[in-house]
Amino acid sequence: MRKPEPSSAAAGKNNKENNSNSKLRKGLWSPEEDDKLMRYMINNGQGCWSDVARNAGLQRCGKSCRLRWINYLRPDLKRGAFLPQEEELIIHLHSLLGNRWSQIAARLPGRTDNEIKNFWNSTIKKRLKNLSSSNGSPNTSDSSPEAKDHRVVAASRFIIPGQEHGMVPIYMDSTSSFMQSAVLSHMFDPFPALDIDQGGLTLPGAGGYYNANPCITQREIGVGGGDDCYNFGGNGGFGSGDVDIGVEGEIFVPPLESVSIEDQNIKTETTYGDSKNNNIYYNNINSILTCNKTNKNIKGESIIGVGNYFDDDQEELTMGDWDLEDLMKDVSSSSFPFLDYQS
DNA sequence: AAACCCCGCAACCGCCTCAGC
DNA sequence: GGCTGAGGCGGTTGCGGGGTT
Repeated sequence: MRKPEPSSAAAGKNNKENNSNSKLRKGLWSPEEDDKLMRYMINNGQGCWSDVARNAGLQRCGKSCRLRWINYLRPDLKRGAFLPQEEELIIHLHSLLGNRWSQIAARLPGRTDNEIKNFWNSTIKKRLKNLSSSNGSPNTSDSSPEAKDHRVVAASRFIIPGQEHGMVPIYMDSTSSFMQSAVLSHMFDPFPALDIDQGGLTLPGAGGYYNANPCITQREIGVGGGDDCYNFGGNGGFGSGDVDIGVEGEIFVPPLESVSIEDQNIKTETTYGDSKNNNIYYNNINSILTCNKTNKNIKGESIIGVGNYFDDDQEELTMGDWDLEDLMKDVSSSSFPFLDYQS
């Protein structure tokens, strides 16, 4: 937050818009300004933002008005804390898209890129940082908050092939591939319902129908209507395939590991984990990754964050090579079928 | 109660892209 | 093709409030 500057705001060095008008306000928006902008937008709709600023009687630059509208005043904005399902989706999308906050926000109705970016940089980043610090002790205590989240613990135990005998140092950086690797392991969680501190535990079975969070009771949180549920689609126009996370937090998610390693006929030389369970866990992850590899639409960093090593053709791909639309198409159909990214 | 610390988040900054001229 | 203005985006800043000492 910035201190409001009633007048003669110090314009940014290269901000021509600001330089052109020394009386432009900066800093926090007053309720009166919010009201002016809101009224103008409701009556006139969005046009040229500098015109909006001028015609609404706001001594703000157009960019500032745009930001205020998009991040705060927009009527369809969803306020409040992120739901676990939203968090899952953010992590998933970030693992695919990186710091493309606007792209991520576009797939989370009612959330802004700024909000998601802040959420990532504060909450999720911190969580991953914690897991990295707890990484030093192989026998992670299950009493710690992080340990209660088995997915985080799993990520913290992730072993880089060839370094199976030592823990991997995690350097926290929002753009680091290892962070993405960590969340990838989260995202490909083959046992999504095994949250120890969540009441619900319904293993997905073939359908992947799990009780994610039985505590969701916010009636007012729906985007698309007045249902007693959290509505990702519905009237909100987010997509044709509505997904309702009802009062019992139910969400339909097909199992990611629907294709077996054998089916894919993929050789893996990677050794994951240091226990029987971990081997199962990481083999599942590996199978998912390699399965994705077979779909050429999915091109991404290796889960281990040291490149893209696949046994068949040793392709090395980078984020920039992704065909985003194809990618999201694939994501919507495979991982989150309730999301229609075509819209 | 006061001082200090930490963290969330609103808002700004700087850069990029694109359209119009 | 170059210039300019507007919109959009990701990164960064720093205020304010809550928690801790």
